[in-house]
Amino acid sequence: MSWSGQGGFERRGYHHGNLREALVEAALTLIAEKGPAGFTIAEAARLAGVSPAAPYRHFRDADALLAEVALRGFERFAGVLAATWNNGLPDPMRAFEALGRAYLGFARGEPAYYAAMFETRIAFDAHPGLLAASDRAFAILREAAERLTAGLPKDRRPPSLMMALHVWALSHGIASLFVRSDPSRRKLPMSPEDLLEAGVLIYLQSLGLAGKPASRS
Amino acid sequence: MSWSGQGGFERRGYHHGNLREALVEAALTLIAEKGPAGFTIAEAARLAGVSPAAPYRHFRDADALLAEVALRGFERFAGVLAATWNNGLPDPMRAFEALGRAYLGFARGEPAYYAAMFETRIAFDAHPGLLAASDRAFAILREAAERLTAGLPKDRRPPSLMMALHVWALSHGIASLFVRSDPSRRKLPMSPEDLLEAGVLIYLQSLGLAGKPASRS
DNA sequence: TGTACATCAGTGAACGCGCGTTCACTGATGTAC
DNA sequence: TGTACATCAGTGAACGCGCGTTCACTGATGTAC
Repeated sequence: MSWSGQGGFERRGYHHGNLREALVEAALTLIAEKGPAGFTIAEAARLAGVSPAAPYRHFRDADALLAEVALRGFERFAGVLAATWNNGLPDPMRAFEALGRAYLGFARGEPAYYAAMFETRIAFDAHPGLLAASDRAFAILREAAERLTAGLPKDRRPPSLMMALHVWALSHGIASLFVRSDPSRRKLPMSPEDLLEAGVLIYLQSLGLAGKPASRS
Repeated sequence: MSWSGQGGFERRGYHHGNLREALVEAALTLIAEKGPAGFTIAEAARLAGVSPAAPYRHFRDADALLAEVALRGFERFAGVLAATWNNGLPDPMRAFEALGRAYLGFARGEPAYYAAMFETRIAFDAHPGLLAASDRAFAILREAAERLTAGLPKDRRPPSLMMALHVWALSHGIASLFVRSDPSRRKLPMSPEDLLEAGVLIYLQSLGLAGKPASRS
């Protein structure tokens, strides 16, 4: 949990003064507890210490609040990925692998954001900022793929868009199946992080971008 | 849509005669419409043409009905995968690629089952059959991986469990991001099927199991 | 510095709704003899 | 073949609940002059 917090506030007067923020944080708490579906405006209001009508001054309905959470999630996500990629330092290969770990780390550490971003039926076209924000996150993956392949001769250079999509899908698949799902579902013989790293290494090696993957047994 | 249907029935007498089945199908309809969260026992009863108390003769609560749907989904899924794999015929490589297409085909063609299986917070340990059924589906992937690698010399043979996990995660990731999600989210430059096939080819080539992946541009 | 006023954020009571769940019941079906 | 009875699946009315949403309102804040 790293979102900064309202925790220290007391309601003071008639006006909350920070209700929009408080509602977003209440939503995060509720989503973390019961998933994006089992979250209601009424309960968020209660959590923020405010009457059930108050949220309507800030959000048209529950979907709008959810979309705001998802939007911030994508921005945060993009921030984490960008910081991790760190412009390809110390070297693109290491930085690329770190991206995978950062992806899973986000899914694990910010489950509420992750759920609002990916486990929701928010219509992206009804909340225009969302698409752009998710593009910004994806663009980092894409940029990393581009840089990774820059050294290859042109005729052996795979499309960076395709690479980025593969890595994104594999990361999301592992996050969804093994990080986000309840632990009774499936036991893994290795950590999700190791599983992802091994998969990415095998994939990159095929493209001529990595040494032999460690032979795991 | 392929589940066979109740469609022709009329309620006849006091007893429905087939309520359990009718409720499962009602659940599928509702899940397809509004997702696994926006589905209620009351509405399923209404759809089945029965009083709201009737379902309780067959299911303890909504979760139990959802679990039944997921269970049947996994069985159906395992059936589809097994038929597609077809014991590795005509040859393991082709059959393996067909598995990927079958995976995405299921996610696309049976969205309600897929959602009940993977987009739900059913506790697997509360419904014991579920874990076994999902294991049966996964076992086919694993068996396929095992057979694919059987020809490799022992010291270059990758663990089939890891392979199966990678392919499963990639398939699920693509299904979840590009098949199941609403189309406004992201435009793909190729079909999900092609994306998956390319990814799997690249991956397998790295393990010495496939020829050069077609160089896509 | 003071006053009048506009704006705005939050109130609280109220509404209609659909849900989950229970209960005593009733109609149909099957079976023992 | 007929009858009595047990079992079972579905009824329908009722309950309490929490939700989303509305409304006229009120208290606080900011600003023009």
